[in-house]
Amino acid sequence: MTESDLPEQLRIRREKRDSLIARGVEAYPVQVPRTSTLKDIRERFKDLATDTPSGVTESVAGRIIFKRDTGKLCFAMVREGDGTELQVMLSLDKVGETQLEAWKADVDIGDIVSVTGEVITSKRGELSILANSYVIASKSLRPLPNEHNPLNEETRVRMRYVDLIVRPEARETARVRPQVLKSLRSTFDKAGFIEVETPMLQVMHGGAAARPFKTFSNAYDMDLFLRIAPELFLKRCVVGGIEKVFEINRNFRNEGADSSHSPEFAMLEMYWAYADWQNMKELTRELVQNAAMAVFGSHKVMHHDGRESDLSGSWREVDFYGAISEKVGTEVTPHTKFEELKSIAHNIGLKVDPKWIHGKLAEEIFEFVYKDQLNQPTFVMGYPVDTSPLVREHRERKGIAEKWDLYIDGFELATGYSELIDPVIQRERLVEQAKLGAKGDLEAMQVDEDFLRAMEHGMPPMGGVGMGIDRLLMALTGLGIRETILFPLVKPEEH
RNA sequence: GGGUUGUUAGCUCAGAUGGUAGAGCAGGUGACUCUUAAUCACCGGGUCGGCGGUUCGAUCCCGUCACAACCCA
Repeated sequence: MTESDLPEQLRIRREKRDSLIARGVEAYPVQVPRTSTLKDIRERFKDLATDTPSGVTESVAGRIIFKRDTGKLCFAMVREGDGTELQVMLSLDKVGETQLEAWKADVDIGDIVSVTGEVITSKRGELSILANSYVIASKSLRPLPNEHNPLNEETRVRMRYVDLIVRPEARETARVRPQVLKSLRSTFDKAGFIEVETPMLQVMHGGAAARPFKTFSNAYDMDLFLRIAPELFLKRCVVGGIEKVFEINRNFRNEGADSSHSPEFAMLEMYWAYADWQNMKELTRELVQNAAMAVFGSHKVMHHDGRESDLSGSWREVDFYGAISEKVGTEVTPHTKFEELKSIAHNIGLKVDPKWIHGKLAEEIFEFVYKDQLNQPTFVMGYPVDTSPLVREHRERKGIAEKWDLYIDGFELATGYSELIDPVIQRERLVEQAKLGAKGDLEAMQVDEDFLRAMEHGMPPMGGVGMGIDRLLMALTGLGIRETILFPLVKPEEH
């Protein structure tokens, strides 16, 4: 695109840049004066009375988000990255006619500037820098969107850099995420857990029921998978004696994307030798509550829409088969005949996929009848064993796994287990998975011989948990998944 | 994968039995030494998502493609 083809506002800004450079004024200097942050000045001078000079001179830098040029006294609002704003004023008698006219002609909303002058308050009481001089720190060639109409959701996602400039919630969310991660790591550290990093590129895919992304290694001349879960490697760590281990990292699942699913997502997994599903339940609650406390100073978190979510205290527990039985009005167990289960599904209006096995059907019935009751934090206890190939069977209840799912706000936040540690049963389960895979189940796991070899060396009894980090952010903030991820995957725009 | 809806100025959005499109903010010129969605005057800015078709004429009707949102599987 040639310069003359550009939209008017883009062309004019390019011309301003050219003009600056032609006059020997740097539009993109290597450094500009900055002696104080805006935030620091706001704190230091918060008590300065209206229409008062402070006698203190500082240099500040920020992006212009508001500009008002009048005849001999110009105003602008500058904003720094955390959203702190401060007014700058340029008066004819301080900067002189040449600088004032240059300010009016060269500087636009969106430009980053450095302003040096005395900290004062205006006649209207606005804390300000009364400029002695200014320099452009970076000339912006594109106008900012107007501040008074929110960007549409797609533009926010595609141009997150603009979203971060103009929308307070975007800035907050970007800063809440690291606070949460820091809190999780701190809770783990206090409990004696060790953080590890395990392979993202895997020869076998396993550890979860999901379709993987496939890729290819030139050096090894072989297919590789982007991991769908770190589970099998973290369990190898426990075999090796890292008794309390966790990993926070990205998983990749080649599946549909919607408001609560992203093809790449951050996952926390933790394994704890000699613990069981009940211990993992308590640890999980502690992790979530500590994160809420770290971010909001309370176990009751306030969402942007004003809704309060109460994560305090101990959380409700619901028995999986008990909940189904109560809702459908007849006792349902892992031993309920498959045909009877199907007719229950039919009666409640659930369409049954012929590929579903007994446990899968029970899970679908559960979601169908109980999902709207899972807004308050709830552990759903005792899932079917036949859908959980890496989990051990309940110590007393046959057909049920020592597995819970944690629901908050109606979505699944985490899942925890007493892990299967018998290598012979594990091999049977993986062989069964591989058969499903051979029959065309794209989500089935493969038989990971090295993982089985690790188990055959003796894996201690242990509990494990997987928790979606993006979903934890959702639970804490009430936002959709695409808001909690800075740069969610989007298809490229056409040009 | 199927269905529905959407795509118009830099941004947010209107709009028209089919007859070359408007607003607010933003932008340009001028006025203003206390503005803070300032005010006043004047002015510019659009391949109405892409490509085909119907038509004297399409941004509007039809088809198709791209992207997006919602619903269903």
